[in-house]
Amino acid sequence: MMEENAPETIARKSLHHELVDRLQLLIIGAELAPGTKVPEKALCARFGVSRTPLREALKVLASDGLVRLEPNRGAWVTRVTIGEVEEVFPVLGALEALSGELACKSITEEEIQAVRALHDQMMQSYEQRDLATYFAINQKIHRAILTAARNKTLTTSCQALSLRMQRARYLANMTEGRWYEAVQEHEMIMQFLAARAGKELAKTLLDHMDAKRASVVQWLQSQETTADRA
Amino acid sequence: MMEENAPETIARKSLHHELVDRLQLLIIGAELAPGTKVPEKALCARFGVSRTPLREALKVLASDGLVRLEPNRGAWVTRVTIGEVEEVFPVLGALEALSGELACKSITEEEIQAVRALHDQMMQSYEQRDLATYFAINQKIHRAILTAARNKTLTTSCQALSLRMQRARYLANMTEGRWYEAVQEHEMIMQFLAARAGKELAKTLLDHMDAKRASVVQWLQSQETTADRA
DNA sequence: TAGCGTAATTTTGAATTCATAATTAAGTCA
DNA sequence: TGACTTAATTATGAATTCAAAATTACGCTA
Repeated sequence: MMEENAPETIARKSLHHELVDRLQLLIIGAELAPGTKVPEKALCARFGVSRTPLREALKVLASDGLVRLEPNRGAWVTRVTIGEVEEVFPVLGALEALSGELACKSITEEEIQAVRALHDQMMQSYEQRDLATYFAINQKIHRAILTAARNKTLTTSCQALSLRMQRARYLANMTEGRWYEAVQEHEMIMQFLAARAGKELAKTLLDHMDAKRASVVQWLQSQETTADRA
Repeated sequence: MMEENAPETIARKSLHHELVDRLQLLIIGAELAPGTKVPEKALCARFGVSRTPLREALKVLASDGLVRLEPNRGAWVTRVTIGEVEEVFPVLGALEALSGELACKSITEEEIQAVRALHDQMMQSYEQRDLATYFAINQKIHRAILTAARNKTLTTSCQALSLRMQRARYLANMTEGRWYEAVQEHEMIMQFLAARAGKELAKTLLDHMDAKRASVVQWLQSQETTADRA
């Protein structure tokens, strides 16, 4: 018999679909930590659902690379490895470059203004060294460009790969120097987008992603070294 | 009670994983035709499994866009629409371009020779106007380049999108003129790969994919017109 | 007979049950 | 005590059951 008043009982649409969304949030929020086992029973109790829809959701998350299914041993939250970062960022770079190119062809003046507003807000966050806000707005800008590209497939592919990278909370970590560079790159992104300079925007987004890759890899390497010493 | 001697009872690894593979084959082979309902019961009987693993597999296929889940109405095999082709091919083009660029950096001499062997075989199929063989080898060449790119994420992304396109059996349809062009493009692909000319190979693969997009769209449009008349 | 409304049937989504594999706990012996 | 074996417990994978939704079949009325 199901738990009647489970804390976060959910209602709308199909359970497995809702659960995919919820579990994604738990994973990128690190509430389900990388390398740990997915607590099937606890999650069923928490959401007030049976194992069937939860396990359906886990299969989907596994195909997206957020969890790994070990036969007869359950589901485990995957870790972000250096190898994975080296793989995913180039792909993400190619896709973001394409999104920039397509966006330049289809974006409206209103959308450009909206991106500019976000851009200005983000610059303010930079001045105040408010990393959390900076990153939140940063994501909104990239999503706005994707939206302007008018290609759902591209959006879906990008977001799936982004999610995989977001498992690493420390993605947000940047040195002061790298942060400054990122801001310069974003100035260029804004200008090329406003000028609808597709090729230049594509190139800038690609370089931007590659710089981020390098920065994240460096961070992970420093983490590894720290872990070794412990 | 389960059917004991179902015709294609399957064994190894987890059922849902195996079922994902099997159903993919049925869909791209059009045994499960676009636009039709996925016959849950019949497939359970056919594979000698219960609904649980089959439904898990359907959720995964839905997230890959091969089927669409309609709440309380079951799973339907998705159709390849012109809109989808216009979306997917540019993304696939960007990814294949990347694969070419990466492949040029990492491919070994042995691998180049292997691709050349495939290339020569493919040219023979062209001479004989053996479309089926031509396409089979064509796919092998693209897969070999992906393998040489040494990026699993890229491979996975490409193959997922390729699968979506392969639902259209008629993808293989080409006019004589288009076929000739495709062959010329493949000559360039072979040469640039052998010369490890990454940028040039990337550009050629991108153009190759765009030409294929145009060809497929044209085909689908002619189909639509035919359907209208009927 | 065509259209409508209702009952029977089937299908779906999700909970439950069940066999088996994996893990943990307990007991044995050197 | 500590390694090894075996029994008890728990978790997993998959089949089955069950309630609700959708579809089909049937009969009624105009």
